[in-house]
Amino acid sequence: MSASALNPKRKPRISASERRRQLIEAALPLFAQVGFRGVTTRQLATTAGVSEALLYQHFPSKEELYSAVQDYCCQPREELKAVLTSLIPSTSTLVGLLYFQTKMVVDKAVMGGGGGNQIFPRLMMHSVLEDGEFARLYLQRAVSRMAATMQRSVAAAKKSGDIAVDDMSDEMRFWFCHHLLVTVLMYRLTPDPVVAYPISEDALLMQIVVFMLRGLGMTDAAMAKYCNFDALREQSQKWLNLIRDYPAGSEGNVS
Amino acid sequence: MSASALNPKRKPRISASERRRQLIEAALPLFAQVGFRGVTTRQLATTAGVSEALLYQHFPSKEELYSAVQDYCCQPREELKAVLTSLIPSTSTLVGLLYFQTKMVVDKAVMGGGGGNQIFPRLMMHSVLEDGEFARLYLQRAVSRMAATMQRSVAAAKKSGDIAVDDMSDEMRFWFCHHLLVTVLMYRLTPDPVVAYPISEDALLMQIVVFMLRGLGMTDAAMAKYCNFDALREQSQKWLNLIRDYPAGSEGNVS
DNA sequence: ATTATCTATAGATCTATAGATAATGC
DNA sequence: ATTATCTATAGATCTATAGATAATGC
Repeated sequence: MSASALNPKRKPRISASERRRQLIEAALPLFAQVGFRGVTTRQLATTAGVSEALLYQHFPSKEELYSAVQDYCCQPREELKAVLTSLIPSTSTLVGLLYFQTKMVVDKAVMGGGGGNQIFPRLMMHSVLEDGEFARLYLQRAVSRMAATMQRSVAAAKKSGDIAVDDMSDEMRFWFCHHLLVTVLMYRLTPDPVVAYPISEDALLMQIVVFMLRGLGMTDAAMAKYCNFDALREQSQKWLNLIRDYPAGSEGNVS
Repeated sequence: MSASALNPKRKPRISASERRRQLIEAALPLFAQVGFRGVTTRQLATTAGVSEALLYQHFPSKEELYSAVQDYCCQPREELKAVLTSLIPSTSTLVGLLYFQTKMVVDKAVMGGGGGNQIFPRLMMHSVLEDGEFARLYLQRAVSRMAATMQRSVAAAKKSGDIAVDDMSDEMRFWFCHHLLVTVLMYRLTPDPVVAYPISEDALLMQIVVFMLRGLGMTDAAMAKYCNFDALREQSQKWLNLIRDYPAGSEGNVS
């Protein structure tokens, strides 16, 4: 047993930067759940296991803590980069990426949130209802690399004739797919989903992918060739493992 | 000059039901803007031009007022029904409806909000961040008729061969189009848009429609035939006028 | 000596109510 | 006589700080 367990008055004393990070990580799910105004400084302190006074030692105000939390969430995710840069732009990659993203959404496993509690999308929505500052920054930091990778694959698919139409920029194509997924995610954020789809989650996943590929202008022939959902599921799982096993390197840069 | 203008202490006295409606309508934009916790009862009272005490005469608590506001927003809109029921299911109607909805979104003129302040989508988002109760109800009441009409037109388009694929229910097709539009709307709710699209609003409108039609499985031939954007713009404006000129009949049923 | 932490509390709101007053309708 | 409305305020939070105390590192 540790000293603090024997003497309940003895509180763990840690360095300022470590405590700061701890406060941010404790605050993150609270702000995500109920927004800035929904949490009290008391709750923030209690959840972090410290006094309110200590909170104000590290952040001059509740708003500053909120900003710090948002900042913290905008750190680019290296593990995703590792997977994304290893991909060769192609029709197959395009289908794989869309499947992967859709699966993450349907499984409510959007990365970085810390396990199914949907922290990132919730923070995004709160931001959109405020000034959108965080939403813009987050899309730039966390989504832009995914966007670039997908756009390269769309270009490759066009070159190989798998996408036959060319009346839309690759960037817009990415956004339309992204937008569709955002609402699917959003509508499933509540205890009861906002929309009760008349199909299974598996069918939902597949139909979203089909709809997106058609929207992108993929030919029927290419879809028949690349929409092998068994293979897609397998590859998707492989990527997930790669991301999960990524060496959890430099995670200490809380500014 | 009225008596109340001469004597500033003399307040206008109106019937309970009228006052109740007035309080709800005053509260609506406030709750939409900053959510339940973002408004104080003082603000609610001041905005409505009454004392806080009077507020509590009509609603036992702030939460009850919030619920009443949400209820009020769920009244089905008769003027939309009038237009929708007059439409004959067809490929042309399908394209027209999608164009119309997309135009409303791009123009930030989503109906029922009272002029560009985006009240409904904001209430929806707040609800999704809470329990989603209102979001579900609103979709049922306000969107389901649009959904049904669109689904009938999708069925007609399939019958006439303009939509060649049949691997997706008409309901899911509607939802995917809807979802895409929801995010476009959401990302443009902030003072600065969340995503800065690299194209004009007009091009955005057209490309969204094209993406949705392709996603639905519309043939290239049908798209060439029905995607006449000049004609679509004109028809869309005609519908808008119909809705605007709809006799503002029974608008008194605040429960 | 310095740094991390706490207890206690000030001061500002915020929700909700008690009790008084003025207008309306019969 | 009834109904609509207000002023004033209680009681509960909520943010933030002052000032004290205990642990750490030199």
